[in-house]
Amino acid sequence: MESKIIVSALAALAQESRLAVYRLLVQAGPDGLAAGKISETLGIAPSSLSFHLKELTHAGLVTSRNESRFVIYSAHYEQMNNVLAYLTENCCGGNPCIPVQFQPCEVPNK
Amino acid sequence: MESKIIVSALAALAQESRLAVYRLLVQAGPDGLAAGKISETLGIAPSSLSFHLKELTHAGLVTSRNESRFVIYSAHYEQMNNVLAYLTENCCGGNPCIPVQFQPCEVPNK
DNA sequence: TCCATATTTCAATATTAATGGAAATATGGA
DNA sequence: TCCATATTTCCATTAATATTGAAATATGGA
Repeated sequence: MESKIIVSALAALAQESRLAVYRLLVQAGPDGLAAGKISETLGIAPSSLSFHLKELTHAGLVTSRNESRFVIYSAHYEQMNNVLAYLTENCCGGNPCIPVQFQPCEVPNK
Repeated sequence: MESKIIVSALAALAQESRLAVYRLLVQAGPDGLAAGKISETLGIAPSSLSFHLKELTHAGLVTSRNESRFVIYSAHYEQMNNVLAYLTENCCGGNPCIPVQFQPCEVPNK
């Protein structure tokens, strides 16, 4: 059931706080941001943010890495591309006519 | 609050039945499909489908038109483009570097 | 080691959403 | 007009999600 993970990704973004977090991480790029910095920037309580970051992570939209005492979160573009591909799949009877892509600026289209 | 309508669009898609409906309408293209045909194709009870179609309509993702006794639903691509634009906004500090677009095949990129 | 910082987990509450059957509404054909 | 078809509305039940404070866990510096 591929649709399950797609639904979870869409559900993860379908919430004010998480949408703001995701956009912030898209803007931050591959360097990412520490959880505390996100909490501070967006004014979301740490425990609440932790819950939302887990949702985004489980949906595959963000990844995290440990750096000293910090946990750095960053956007995971591949998953967004999976979502877009799923939405456009079989458009016009199977011939994908609209290449929709979502990539970090640091990795321009080749 | 632009985020409100974006969240509602994402929430509309973040549900198995509605995601299936939306994809079916993307595949159907501008001609669209009657509510009954959607119900039959996807095996969703009419009352349930009506509820979901309303959600998709309120989110701006689909539109409907009356044709005789039928109500024909079709995907409204502009709203999907709004969602994609919102997600990529300010990526890399304000310079949109990734033109992401979602269009019906009948209206190719010019 | 001990403490401050960073983040997550837990628990309780409140809100919102999904479902299908029955009834209501609307349209077109006999 | 009357009936069959097409869709929506209403209702009741069931389930899932968001929130915050307090406690737990983990890491690094003094």
